[in-house]
Amino acid sequence: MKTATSKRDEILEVAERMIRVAGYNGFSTRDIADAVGIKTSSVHYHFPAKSDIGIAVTERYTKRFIEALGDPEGFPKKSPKVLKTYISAFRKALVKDKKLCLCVVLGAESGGLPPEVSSRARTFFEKNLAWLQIAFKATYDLKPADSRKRAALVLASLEGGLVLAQSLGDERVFEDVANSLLQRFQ
Amino acid sequence: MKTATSKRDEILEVAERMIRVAGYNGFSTRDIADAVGIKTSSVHYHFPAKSDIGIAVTERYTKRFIEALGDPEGFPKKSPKVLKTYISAFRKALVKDKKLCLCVVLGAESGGLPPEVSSRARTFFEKNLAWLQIAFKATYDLKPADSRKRAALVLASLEGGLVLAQSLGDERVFEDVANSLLQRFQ
DNA sequence: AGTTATCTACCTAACACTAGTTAGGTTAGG
DNA sequence: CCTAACCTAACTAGTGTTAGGTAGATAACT
Repeated sequence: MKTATSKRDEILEVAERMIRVAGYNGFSTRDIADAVGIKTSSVHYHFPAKSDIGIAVTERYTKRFIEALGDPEGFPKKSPKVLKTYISAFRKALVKDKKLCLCVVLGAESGGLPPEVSSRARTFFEKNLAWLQIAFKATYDLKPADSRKRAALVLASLEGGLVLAQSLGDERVFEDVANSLLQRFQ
Repeated sequence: MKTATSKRDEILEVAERMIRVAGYNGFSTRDIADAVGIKTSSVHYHFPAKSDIGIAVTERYTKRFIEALGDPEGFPKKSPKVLKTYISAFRKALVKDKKLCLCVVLGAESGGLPPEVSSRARTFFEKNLAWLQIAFKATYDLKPADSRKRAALVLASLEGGLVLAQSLGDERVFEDVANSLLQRFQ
């Protein structure tokens, strides 16, 4: 299960986990060093500053997330398959990883982040909105303005649904949100 | 505009603002002391520990928020007035305060909070879901399960909408979310 | 081939600074 | 004179970051 590649990758793995649990200001380079089994100075060998870790983690997360979604235009027309696929990506975060989306966490504390990090979180949202917009336009033949609005609702409610479900300690809240979405846009 | 009451209240005011910008781990007692114009030891005179500030801020915020919503059963039947009122409470946070909801911020970093603080954030969500459920049941005559699902979608999407809009630096994203909600549940 | 240099990935040790917190002192108002 | 609300001053434990060192691999030169 644990494919220990390079120490550099381990740092990113551990950092992502920690940010998704406690936020960017909720962990230290010492925490990472301990978890990875090296010294803080070695962490700084791979990443000169803490913000460089934040940048790398967020870019990696975004790339993975978008790639896992696949082609937004490759879904069956007039079918809820798009939405189900997209919802599953968020469900994975909550149910499998037992964590939030990295970028809601960063987005929520964005005023306390190095600008280079908060801008990377913004990019995550931009790319997700773009993906959804294209996907909705392609499978439901919506006007651009409508697919934009629908994209905003879907992304916002899933991100919010994660926070809610995790804070309440009840995954069913997320499923309620997901079902509401599916009911409205079948 | 600035109604300076007690120093204790000023601390809470400033702390709320700071948490809503940078998160609980994004400010220090020193930051608060400087902003209020006293020394850190005086902050600790009013609040023994930082977590006590977090508790007081969250409880105060929750009380204010719920009270401002008013009676969930006092809305005109079959009218979008309930939803509009609820949306406005969140719009105020974003547009007037230029900040997020205190409790999305806390919810997002809940793994990095003192448990006494994260539990208070959870209470905020519980009370909001309860308010919405009662309101929807009363004004739309929904089954309990349906008003529960609708409440989850509304709260989740508005909290998420705030995070999105603020991260993207575009209030229209929030309005897109709000309009999508109003369109679906008129 | 054997020596020498360079590079990688770690280390020890320290830095200056900030964190939250506490003990004990001062001062002003009732 | 008591109490509330502040203060000075300090403490310990962490924060991110840096300088400089070392063992081992790789490459280069003679």
